[in-house]
Amino acid sequence: MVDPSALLTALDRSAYRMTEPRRAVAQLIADRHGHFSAADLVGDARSRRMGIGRATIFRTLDVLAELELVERIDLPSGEHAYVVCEPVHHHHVVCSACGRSDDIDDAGLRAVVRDVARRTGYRIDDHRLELFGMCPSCQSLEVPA
Amino acid sequence: MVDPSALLTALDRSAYRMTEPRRAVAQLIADRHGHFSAADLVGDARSRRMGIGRATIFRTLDVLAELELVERIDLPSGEHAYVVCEPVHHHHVVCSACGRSDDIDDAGLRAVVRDVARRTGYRIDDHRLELFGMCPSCQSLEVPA
DNA sequence: GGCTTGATTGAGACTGAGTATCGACAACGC
DNA sequence: GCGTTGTCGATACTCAGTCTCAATCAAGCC
Repeated sequence: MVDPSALLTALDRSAYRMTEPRRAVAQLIADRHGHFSAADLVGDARSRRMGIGRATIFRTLDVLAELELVERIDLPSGEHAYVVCEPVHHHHVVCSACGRSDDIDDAGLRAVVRDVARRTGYRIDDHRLELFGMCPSCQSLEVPA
Repeated sequence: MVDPSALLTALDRSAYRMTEPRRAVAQLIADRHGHFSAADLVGDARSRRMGIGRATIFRTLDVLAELELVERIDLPSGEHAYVVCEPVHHHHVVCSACGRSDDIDDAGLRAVVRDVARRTGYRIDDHRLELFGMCPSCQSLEVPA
């Protein structure tokens, strides 16, 4: 449940064209809670009878990922999913119960990366950190043991 | 290029049966350098005319992953791959050039995870860290700019 | 407002990874 | 050796994601 206008203005500013299907996909994403897969959006579009092609949804996700407005993550199950996020380098904590995801910054990790580089001799160009757990609201809903 | 006997003894000690196809898959994995995909092994098995079914390779990889003898990783491209590793919790640095992968321990990361938990209120149950870069030997082969 | 041009679209064929099913077979404990 | 039961290969299947192509449309230009 995000404001779709952030996606739309960013799209407008980019070299990509602002089209009806893209607006629609932005809306679908904005209406979603937490992470979602391309298949989720395809299902949403179909159930709302929006007449958007499957290929268009994949293409639009590529565009949004290119613009760093959404990021592709890998769930522990191995499935691919997307989360809406700010266009700066960061990582995600994902709630395994409700799918909500929050951004976290790179701060502490930078030291870890430097340390690994020193110890292994690798030159580290890229990294990916994903944290999975339970968000505060899902914790409070948990049945006490 | 690993010694396959580590895989075999671990398999032998487990509740799983030691079968000819599993021995063969262990050998294929041992003959590999760096990370590999299920499709790589299928290709290897075919080119050596080993008569091992595709499904068997997937199943054997599942078994080995279950025993934590191999780990499934996600390459930056989004493809799935496997690396041989020690059966304790740890992470990987993967060389983008040659595919070699080294294990790194959890040490510095634990503090990062704790810190994120404190700041976000999430209870962190699981995490995944993957580092990509260039290993020392590939660096030394690089054409000087 | 119309025109032009090239990006974008939906439909549907296609590819390739991974899974499910099933009858045959083989590992292992007795 | 024998029976149980896990595992096998073949094959059909599902599902994510890509490719192709003719039709359409956004956006800049006049």
